[in-house]
Amino acid sequence: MPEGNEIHRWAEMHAGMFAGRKVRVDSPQGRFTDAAALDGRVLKGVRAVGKHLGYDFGRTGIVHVHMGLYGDFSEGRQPMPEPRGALRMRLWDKRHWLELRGPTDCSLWSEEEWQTLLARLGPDPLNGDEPAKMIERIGKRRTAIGALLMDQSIVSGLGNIYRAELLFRAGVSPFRAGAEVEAKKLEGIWKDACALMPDGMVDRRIVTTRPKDRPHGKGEAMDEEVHYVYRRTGRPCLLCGKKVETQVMAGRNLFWCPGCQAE
DNA sequence: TAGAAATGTTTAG
DNA sequence: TAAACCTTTCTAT
Repeated sequence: MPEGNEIHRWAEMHAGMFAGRKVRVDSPQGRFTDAAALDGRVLKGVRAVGKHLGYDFGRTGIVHVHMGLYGDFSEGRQPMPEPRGALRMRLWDKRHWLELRGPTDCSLWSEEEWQTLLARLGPDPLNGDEPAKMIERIGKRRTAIGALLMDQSIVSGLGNIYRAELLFRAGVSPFRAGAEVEAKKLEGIWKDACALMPDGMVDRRIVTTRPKDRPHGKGEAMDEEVHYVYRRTGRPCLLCGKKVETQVMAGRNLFWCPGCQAE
């Protein structure tokens, strides 16, 4: 499900619910084998970098959570619902509960392991980082910019929706080599990400269209167009009317407008 | 009921 | 480059 914006949102929300509190932890599904070691301990805080979350239990360690494609949280006020489906981890206290399903990873890490993770990630637009390293790394590569934006060691937190939509908004073809994209353009893409990502969600969907570009005025279709190109294959571009195209790049479906993003 | 797809990453070949 | 892995949800038969 998530790209970096939702990861950071979860970190803030879960810290608000549980930071500084003694929490209960279990794993109804049984696959999070370190749950018992954390049960009854104090959650000190929740970290977020790129698409990674870290639930900090101090000397006991850090629960590293990576959502992969399908991972999802649900949370709420007590009473906690009965376990349903494949429930990897639950965390709760007297007031709140949260459930984690389907993550690629949910395991207890040391501080050292967390630092190793930080070392291999590129700058994160949601962590107040500077774009210099991203621009430098992209400038050295012949690889297509559409693939480079998905590489977490170049820039962290972007996923398939943001790669398509940021490139569209910048008017850059995803097929252009990294080295052929001007540094000014890259800086603009970074700034756009910093502006878009913090409050990029409506109804659990990422929204990247500017209000003036959304068709409106008639009935239900209002506000339906939340993306310019993502998953709009064969439909007319909201700006130029040409048909949106799709092709697999970096193992994922890439979407672009051949008019607005000419090579 | 089966199958495909989904905002992702790692490992193998 | 391809396959494997995690799980739910929506569509087609």
